[in-house]
Amino acid sequence: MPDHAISPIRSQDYPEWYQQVVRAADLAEQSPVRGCMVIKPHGYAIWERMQTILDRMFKATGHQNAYFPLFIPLSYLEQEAKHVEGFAKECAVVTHHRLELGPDGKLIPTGKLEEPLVVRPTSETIIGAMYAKWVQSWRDLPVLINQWANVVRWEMRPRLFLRTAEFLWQEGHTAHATRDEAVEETLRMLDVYATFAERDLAMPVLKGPKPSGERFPGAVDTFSIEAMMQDGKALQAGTSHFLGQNFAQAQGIKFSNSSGVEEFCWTTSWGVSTRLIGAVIMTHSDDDGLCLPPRIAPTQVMLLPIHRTDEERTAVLACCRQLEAELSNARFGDEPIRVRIDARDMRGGDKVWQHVKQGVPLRVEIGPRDLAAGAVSVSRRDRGPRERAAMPLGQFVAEAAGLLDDIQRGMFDRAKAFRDQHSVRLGSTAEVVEFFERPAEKGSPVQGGFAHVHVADDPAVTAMFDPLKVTVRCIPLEGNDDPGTCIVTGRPVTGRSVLARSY
RNA sequence: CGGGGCGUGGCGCAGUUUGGCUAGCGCGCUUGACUGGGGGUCAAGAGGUCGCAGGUUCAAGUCCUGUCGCCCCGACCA
Repeated sequence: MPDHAISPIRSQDYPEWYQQVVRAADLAEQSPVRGCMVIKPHGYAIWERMQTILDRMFKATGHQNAYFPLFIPLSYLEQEAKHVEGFAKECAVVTHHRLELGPDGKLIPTGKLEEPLVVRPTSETIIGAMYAKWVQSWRDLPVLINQWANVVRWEMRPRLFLRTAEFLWQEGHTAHATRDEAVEETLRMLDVYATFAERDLAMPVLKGPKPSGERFPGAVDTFSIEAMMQDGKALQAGTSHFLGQNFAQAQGIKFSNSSGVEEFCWTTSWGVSTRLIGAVIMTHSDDDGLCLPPRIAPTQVMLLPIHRTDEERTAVLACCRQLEAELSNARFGDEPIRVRIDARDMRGGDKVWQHVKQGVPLRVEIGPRDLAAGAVSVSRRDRGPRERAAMPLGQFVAEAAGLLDDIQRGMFDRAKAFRDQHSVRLGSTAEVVEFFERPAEKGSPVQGGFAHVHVADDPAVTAMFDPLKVTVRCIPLEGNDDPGTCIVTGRPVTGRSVLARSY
């Protein structure tokens, strides 16, 4: 057998490695529908974990869930001028509402709609239209609503989880009485995303505003969290937009303030998507496949019974069930430990490797020898696939949560160290060119990384780095009290921006 | 949408240049035996009409036209 479960390995062909990891872990696959993927049970279970945690965080910050239509009248998208520019293309449009049987047995669309309906690429306009009706008084504010939904963006080059024509996400939409309150909300949700990414996904992120060229169409300010993938590229993992009064003015979201004077609301929107699954894959997985942070792993401990005879099977399974019960009573991250017994009748080696490739944090083998010794054999996903440590059964139960915590921390630390190792501070355009053009070192998929550089928010900067396919990802909010002069325009800037290639 | 490549059992491929009998191979799958903390061994099976549509021909996986989809590069990516 090859040295690694995944072929090619990361350093050979990173994009192909990614696809093979997705496949080996049985997360998703292409559907017969152009650009649309099928999220398979294991992939969906990961999304459900993300939903559960995020939903709890949204509720804790005062938000409620609601649901708005999939279809948006074409005229709604025309309301906000900048929004129109950004969304004019890449939308799916419904023009008919009926199918009739043609003479050749084919179905023909008929019943042309008076106004075409656009399948939502995002919901600012339809939600804003409702907010305009709901908000009348300052007493109606703030409106704090989140929607879990699917959206469609007719992307030309889809990639599983990273960019598909249809994807799942959540979109929060809020309306406030004051600018400060809306800005505060924008940053609060950015923090929620950053906390979720770092604590639950074990994925270090930089958070900060995007340059004007990368803003959401119609936004006054767009903030993002940016993570570094194992090939050194940046992935925008979440965005939070301060929309100012742009949408409120376009859609008439108005209220009477406490002095009886009519004012426009200040609105925000923020979202993360199933793209986060792609982010987790590219942050943590190795040449043996998926590696899941315990907090989002659908199964944290997989029990693997080993037996030959029926008597052994009975005894081993009984032990597994008891262990399952005891572990389920233990807690990790405020929840019962998620444990499963894999009692399928198949070859042991295949079974073990399947769980390696699926990223299960802890594998526990229990056989007659362990039974006799009152022990279990424990393997960690963050160690070599063949490593096993014997441990007294009682000790394992007591320490399981600690082991999961250790894996979770270790994954974050490793990802952070990787990002730091591939982050540099540069002081000239020549240095930037050299950094991004330097070929990858042997055995590494990394070309470039994050360059922290003084640049102004200016088209000249964009043009300068365009040939390198490098863009300004964001201007980090934290640890960035470092004024200087733009290396392209010579203008003074208050801090460094992060330059990187991105997904 | 522009340039390039590709579509043959579940997966990976050969066959297409020079059309010709029942379309092959590896892996996987099923069954049995041997095994048994091993991505095991051996044997016997099942499974495809060659992306789709049309055309040329006595004959098409193989030639022609169209179309759909996938991959890479570019543009796009809220």
